[in-house]
Amino acid sequence: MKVGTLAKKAGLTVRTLHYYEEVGLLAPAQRTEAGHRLYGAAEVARLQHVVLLRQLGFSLEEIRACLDQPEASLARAVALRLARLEEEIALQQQLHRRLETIAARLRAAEDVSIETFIQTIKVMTMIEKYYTPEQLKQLEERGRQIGEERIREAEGEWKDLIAEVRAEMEKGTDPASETMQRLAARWQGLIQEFTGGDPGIYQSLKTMYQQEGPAKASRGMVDPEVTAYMVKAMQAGE
Amino acid sequence: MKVGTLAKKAGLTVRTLHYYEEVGLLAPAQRTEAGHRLYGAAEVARLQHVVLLRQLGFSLEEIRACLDQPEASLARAVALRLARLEEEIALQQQLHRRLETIAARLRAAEDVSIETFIQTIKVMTMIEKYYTPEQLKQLEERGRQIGEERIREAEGEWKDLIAEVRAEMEKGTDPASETMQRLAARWQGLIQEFTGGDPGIYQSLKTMYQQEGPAKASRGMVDPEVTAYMVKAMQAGE
DNA sequence: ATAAGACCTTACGTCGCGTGAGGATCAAGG
DNA sequence: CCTTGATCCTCACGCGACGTAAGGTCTTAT
Repeated sequence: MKVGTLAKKAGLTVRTLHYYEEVGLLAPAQRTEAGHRLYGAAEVARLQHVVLLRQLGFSLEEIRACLDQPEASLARAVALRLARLEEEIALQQQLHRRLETIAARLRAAEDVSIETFIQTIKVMTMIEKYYTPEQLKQLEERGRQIGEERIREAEGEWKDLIAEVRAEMEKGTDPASETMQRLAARWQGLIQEFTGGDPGIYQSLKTMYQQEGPAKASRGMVDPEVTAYMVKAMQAGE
Repeated sequence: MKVGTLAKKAGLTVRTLHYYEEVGLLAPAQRTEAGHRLYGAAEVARLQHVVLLRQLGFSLEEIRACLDQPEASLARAVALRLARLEEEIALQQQLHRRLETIAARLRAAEDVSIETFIQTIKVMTMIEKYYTPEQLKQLEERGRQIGEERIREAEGEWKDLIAEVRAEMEKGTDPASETMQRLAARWQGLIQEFTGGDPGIYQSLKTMYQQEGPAKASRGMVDPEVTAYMVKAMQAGE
């Protein structure tokens, strides 16, 4: 059997068969005097094995090792490949979460310049530093449950709330006053809605605000003064 | 700022920065008379963008296009990347299912030669031809619920059952006889356990047996004669 | 006999750099 | 001022698994 025939049978190209010979994976049984490659039944079988192993994502090198020493632990090779694949999948899924979040934020933002885009990515990497992968999954799940619309609405509520708090702060209102306690309750309600009541997520959120500062952590929505003032109000309420 | 400094700041190597200049992605603002690269604030910013976009899995070419025409639809680029990623993930997960199945079969088989291994893979590709991806997921899920032990047990039951049916066939027992009806009931019970009662899976299974023939479809456990005899018994029972 | 098709070897391109080789330049100490 | 070590430069090959010519030889059908 000549190369072209074998190539068609195996669904490969002639070049591929040439290459397999080049790397010592599959040599023809013999050659004609003109140098044309001739393959026998054994080669057909071996090629079939190669194709199947390739479909499982093994490298040509690994396949060669596998086929050349039949006593080599196939089970080990499969386990190894499986482990590698699982790592890859985990990476891909992390990337998927990032891209989804970014896409959602892009849909939400009115300004889609490169700057906001880059800003979004920076925020995401910051967030990924403070939440564990499981927490991120949970947050994603909660985001879906709540819906994009409610998220936008909540962002509006935050804006209003912060503005009101700042007004009280500038008026010099006592943090322990009833007005401030009502605002503090709304504040904690919004946080509660975000965390879904999960104490771990609440903790991570707090750590992020402490480490990065309120301005960065809130993406510019709130500044240190207002935050400090609100913390006082919440402490007074305890 | 010189290359080494910039490289350290960005967490890249000097070679990478050289390469980025080579492909027209990031050129230094100027050079010293000795030819040393000098980068300014604008280049630092651009490099930051490049790094971030790389983390999202964009190719250098795509990044260049993105950065060189700021009005280019970032949202579209993200959507495109997301779609590509989802395809990749789907492929990886298919591969993952295959490898898991193979690993399980390898654990179950006493003979772990290349031949059984290859045989397993062939069977898997055949199976994937007849079941939809959702059905495969369902089957995987059922396999986990049932447990490997019960699966091995069931395989033993199949062997016994087939032997008994063959014995009756060779004795010339009437397919409509009560003996055969009891065997048919056991037969259908085992199938039922496998399909989990899903009619779609049952249909796919039937199609596979019709198209591939009983010997191939059952991995050599049953032959056409026994199958035909059993079909008669089941028809007689209706 | 001739034309079309199959075959041969050689070799460069892909992508994102890593890893040298061999030499020029720079900053700091003796 | 000279040396030394760090940093810089360009050039170029390497990777993995082939694709894609280019330019020539062989086989097969008419």
